[in-house]
Amino acid sequence: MNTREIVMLFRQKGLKATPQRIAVYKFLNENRIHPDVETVYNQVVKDNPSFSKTTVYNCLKDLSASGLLIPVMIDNDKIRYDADTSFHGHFICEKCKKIFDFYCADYEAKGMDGFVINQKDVYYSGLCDCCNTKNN
Amino acid sequence: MNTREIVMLFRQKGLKATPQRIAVYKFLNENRIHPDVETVYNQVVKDNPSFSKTTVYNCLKDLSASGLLIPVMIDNDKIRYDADTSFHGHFICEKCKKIFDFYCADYEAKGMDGFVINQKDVYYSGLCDCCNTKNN
DNA sequence: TTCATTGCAAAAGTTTTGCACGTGC
DNA sequence: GCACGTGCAAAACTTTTGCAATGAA
Repeated sequence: MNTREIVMLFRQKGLKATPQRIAVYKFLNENRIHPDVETVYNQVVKDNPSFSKTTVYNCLKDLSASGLLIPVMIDNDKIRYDADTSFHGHFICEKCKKIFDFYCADYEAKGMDGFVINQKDVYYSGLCDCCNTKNN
Repeated sequence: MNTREIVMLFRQKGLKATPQRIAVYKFLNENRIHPDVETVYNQVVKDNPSFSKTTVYNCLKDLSASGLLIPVMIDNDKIRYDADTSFHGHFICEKCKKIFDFYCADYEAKGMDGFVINQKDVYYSGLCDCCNTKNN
């Protein structure tokens, strides 16, 4: 997705297309690594030394509020973000802390009559195949 | 569950039965409100003024590590705890922040060969029936 | 007695806030 | 031009840590 397409996407969502937001979204969209704020900041600041961490926080929050990013709160100590907004599960390895996407069928929750469900998060945790094989 | 039963349960898990742990577990077991640390502390300290918040943190962590409690990390800004350790989903209302249990079939994860899954959390969010009806 | 647990204070870490300045549209 | 977004510093918050004192087994 190039810059022009991102600008148009932002406009559709009523978001002003600032260089900060574009850089943050582009990084998330091209790097499906579920980065935390620190990681996003460290990456975008390389090419844009004037960017501040507060703004990265703001961008991530605004893009999430507009449905362009999903906050992944699988690891309690920090928020991660995902540009893949389709329904899928997240697995976190307790040892290496890496996050893996997995696919699972969606279905209806029971006993939720009258409830409005805006977001469904499926979080699994354990050991990834790599850490499990090393078994240490 | 009375105190004697809780003491036996702790012994089975290899946990020393301190008054602090007993009070914390009893509160969680009798009040299925998914309380955060602050709420647990405020309650148990009423009957035990000497209890400290650090110890409540320790107790909740130890009881979780032993499988007696499930940490519910649906709201990113604080950890909640649940004494119902059977598989079920959690719904948080974005408006009133209340948490509701719901029952759902297990999500079958695809492409997880070689992974060890220790914990499965299903978190939904939106508006509860009460807040939705008021629609304000 | 012994070693895990407790409690206090201080530290660590992420996220939020206030406000002047800058900028997209 | 105007409203919104940015950036800096400081504040707010939850959670963790270090360590001496206490207490369960």
